[in-house]
Amino acid sequence: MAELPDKGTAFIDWYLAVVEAADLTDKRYPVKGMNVWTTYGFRARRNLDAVMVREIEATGSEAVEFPALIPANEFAKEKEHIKGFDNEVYWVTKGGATPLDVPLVLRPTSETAMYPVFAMWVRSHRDLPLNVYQIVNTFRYETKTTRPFVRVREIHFFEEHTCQVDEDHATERVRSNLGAFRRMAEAFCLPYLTTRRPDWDKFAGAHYTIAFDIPLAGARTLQLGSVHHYRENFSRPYGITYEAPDGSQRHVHQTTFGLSERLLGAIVAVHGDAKGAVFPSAIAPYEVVVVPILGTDSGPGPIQTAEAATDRLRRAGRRVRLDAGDERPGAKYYRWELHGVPLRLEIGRREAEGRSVTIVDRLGRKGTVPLDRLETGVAERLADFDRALRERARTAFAGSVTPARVLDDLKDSVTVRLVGWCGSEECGHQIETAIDGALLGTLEEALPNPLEAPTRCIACGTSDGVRSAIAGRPM
RNA sequence: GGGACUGUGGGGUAGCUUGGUCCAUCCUUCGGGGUUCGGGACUCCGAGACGCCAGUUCAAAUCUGGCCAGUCCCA
Repeated sequence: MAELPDKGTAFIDWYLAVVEAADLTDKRYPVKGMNVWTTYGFRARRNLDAVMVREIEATGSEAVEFPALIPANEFAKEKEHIKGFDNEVYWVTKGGATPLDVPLVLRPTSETAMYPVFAMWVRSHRDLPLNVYQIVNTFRYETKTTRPFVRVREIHFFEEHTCQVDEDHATERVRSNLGAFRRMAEAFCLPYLTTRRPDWDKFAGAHYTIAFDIPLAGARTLQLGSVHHYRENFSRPYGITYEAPDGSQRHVHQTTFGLSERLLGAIVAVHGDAKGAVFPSAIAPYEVVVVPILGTDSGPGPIQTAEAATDRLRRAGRRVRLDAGDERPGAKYYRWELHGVPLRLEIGRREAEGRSVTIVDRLGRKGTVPLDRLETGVAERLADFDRALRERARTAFAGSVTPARVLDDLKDSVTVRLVGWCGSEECGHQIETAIDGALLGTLEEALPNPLEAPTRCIACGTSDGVRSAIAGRPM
């Protein structure tokens, strides 16, 4: 089997090799930016969705699903929004051979599909808050190079849309979303940055945008998702109003929360190593792979013990794969490491006779669990694996964000930088020019590894109103 | 949006400059047999490709044009 490219020096090549060799996607589908979800990749995606659903529903959101096609006139109602997406939407202009009177947009996101309907759903303050989400595919005509999971044209998209009685309640919803994402990221074992985007980089139509990013090697950053506060920017053009207790008609304040399969790309990018993918247990297509070690003289013990162990773990709700194929154990070890399975159970004659299994995690830590407490032993090992993975990611994160004091410092950044910023657009652009990237925004939540807060703007030197900001080079 | 380059079995490749020696090379993969099996086994047999459509030519993987797909650079 071929060696993987080096993650440190050829990151993109490494990433592409891993997602392909680990059978997460088939990118041979002949349309740019549209890849096939393989059985293994689909398992990971389903687990990812399950975490998102669990956490968002815990905050009082309910699932809905809106159609994929949006009439052009509805799409065009909010001026900034249409401007932001005009160049990257797919149009449906014919039904069969008949040109459509009103062309249809294939949703790039669903504000303009949902909000005309929200206007009908929301009548009274008693209908609020309206918190709904959907997980659907959206389409954006990306012109840049597409990459599996990270930049695609057909996006597996999670989007929550809410209507609140006023600005403060919408702000609260934004906070709630930040909390939900924090709990999701805990399951993904991913440390991340939370920043408020500069005005020139906020979502099309938003009052403000808070985004989650992860730092990668070479000052690169990858956006994982975002939360937007829309104020009344959409409720006015779409006429989403309610009758308040005092009898007045008011516009709702809206928020959205968006995530995508890019999270899967981030998980591969952050946790993966020289041996391939590494999945946190919540996402892993299989949490455990059982490898019986068979020999001519081993008798039926190993295979029977392995089958029994697999069966017991399944009954305990674990995702388990028994690999009883006719290969040498070493070949199986390499394959399942490449596929990122957290735990491997080895069961040979020694284990079958000793009533215990050898258990090795994806970080290479080896141990033994007695068969009579297999279920709890595996559960403990998985929790311990997640802890270690989280710790490893946090250490890498700490080395990927460093402070910079002067503009010149930014030029040859090999990490994402923490800088002081006075908030002016002019200084912001100077920072972006200096790092040859972007000012992601001001820190909205503390870094996982707190750094000393800057006291002066890195561009103009003022100490008035200086905030901690993050600069990097978005992928 | 502008420019450059690339396309050969499932994956990676040789061949293309100078058309013929190519019913296309090698590695890997896949199917079957046998010996194996505690970190990528060996062996035997078999399967599988010139992106698509035109054109030039006695002859096209090789030259020309269009299309499709991909990569990179610049805005």
